Amino acid sequence: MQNILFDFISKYISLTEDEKNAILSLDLFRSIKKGTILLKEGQKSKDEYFVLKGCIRKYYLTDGEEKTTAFFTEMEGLTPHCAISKTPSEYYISCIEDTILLVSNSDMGIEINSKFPKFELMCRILSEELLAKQQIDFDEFKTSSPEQRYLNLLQKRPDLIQRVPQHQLASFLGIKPQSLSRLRARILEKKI
Amino acid sequence: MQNILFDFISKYISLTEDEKNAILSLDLFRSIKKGTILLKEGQKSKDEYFVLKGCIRKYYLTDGEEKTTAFFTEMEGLTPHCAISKTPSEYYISCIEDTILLVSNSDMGIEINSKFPKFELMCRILSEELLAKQQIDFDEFKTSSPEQRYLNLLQKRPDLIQRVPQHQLASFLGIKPQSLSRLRARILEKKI
DNA sequence: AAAACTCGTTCACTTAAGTTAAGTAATTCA
DNA sequence: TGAATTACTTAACTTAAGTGAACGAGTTTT
Repeated sequence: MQNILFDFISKYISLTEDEKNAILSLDLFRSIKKGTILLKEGQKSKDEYFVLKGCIRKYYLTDGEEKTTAFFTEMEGLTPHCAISKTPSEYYISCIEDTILLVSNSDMGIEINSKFPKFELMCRILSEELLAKQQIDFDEFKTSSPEQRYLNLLQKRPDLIQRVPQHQLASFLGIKPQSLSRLRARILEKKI
Repeated sequence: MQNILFDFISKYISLTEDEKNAILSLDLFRSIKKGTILLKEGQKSKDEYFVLKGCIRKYYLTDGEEKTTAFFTEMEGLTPHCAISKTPSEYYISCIEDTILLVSNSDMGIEINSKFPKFELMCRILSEELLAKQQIDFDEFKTSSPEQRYLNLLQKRPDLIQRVPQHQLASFLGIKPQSLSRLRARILEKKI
């Protein structure tokens, strides 16, 4: 598991053995059971998550209805808004599979960044990359129809469609579960 | 104009006179005329933009149709995807008003970041903040209807609705100009 | 000044998503 | 194992967005 992490980091910066040990000594690895809720609406948490294996899901609960807006799988990180703004969380985060996470918090972030300035660099690059990727995703979402979004997802993240419940996928695509069912039926009909 | 910049920076880090002079010596300020295209599809530019005054717009051109996905106004920055990924740009950026910009490029970024490590910190904080904000925006977009999005924009960015042409606003809201017209008429009718 | 163009709106029509309800399959739980 | 719950699909109906066309107001071009 540790190797997976260091392989990932090595894409951005090179670490000495000392630095690797410093990271390991922080003891960030967590095994989480499917269904566990990591963050609830209203909570003030400083925790940040990085998925090594499994899948976590971000969702809002409005009028008793869950609205899933994001999934994070292998090698994807999530810094909840509440950890940055220090306000209560507006959303929930839960594990939809048994998951292995890195859980760090902003205080540790500050500590390790001041000890190892390299980290600051990696964090900047990572969040700039993520920001750019996110903007592309947002652009694609805005400029396409639900059907196009589904077909696009089928191309880019076929795994998600397999591992995630349909009703959670639906709100991720910005539609209702019934519409997703219908849309899938429509696509199948076209193919025949 | 310089004071506006330093006031903004002072929210994140404190600068010495030397550092301020180093920034000014880079000569980043640009006055751009309304209608100027800063970046075209297919171009490989390393330029990044920060709006001091005015408004710039990001849009895709598909099948001869412009699809506007973002506006950037005072104190908002845009690092085009092509500047990070070093691939040709998929979109256009143009000024929709006479605009004063800071234009920097990634090479300068590397130079200044290595001279002043403080900058690395500010850039990380800025892009993390922006990422979190962007995620909230994306979530809101996903979980709301075109009408709700319009009403939401009316609350949060009433200036945009004034300063931006309707047909550009429409694609920003993920709909066609005709639908925006109809939607506005519908809202007015409800109020009466 | 007339012609051409752009922009916003409206209309009629088509298509697809939202809503409500019902039914079936699959999973969880007692 | 049987009951309860949850997940997914289908259907009928409603509502809203997409489409193509037309119009007038305001600009720009020639």
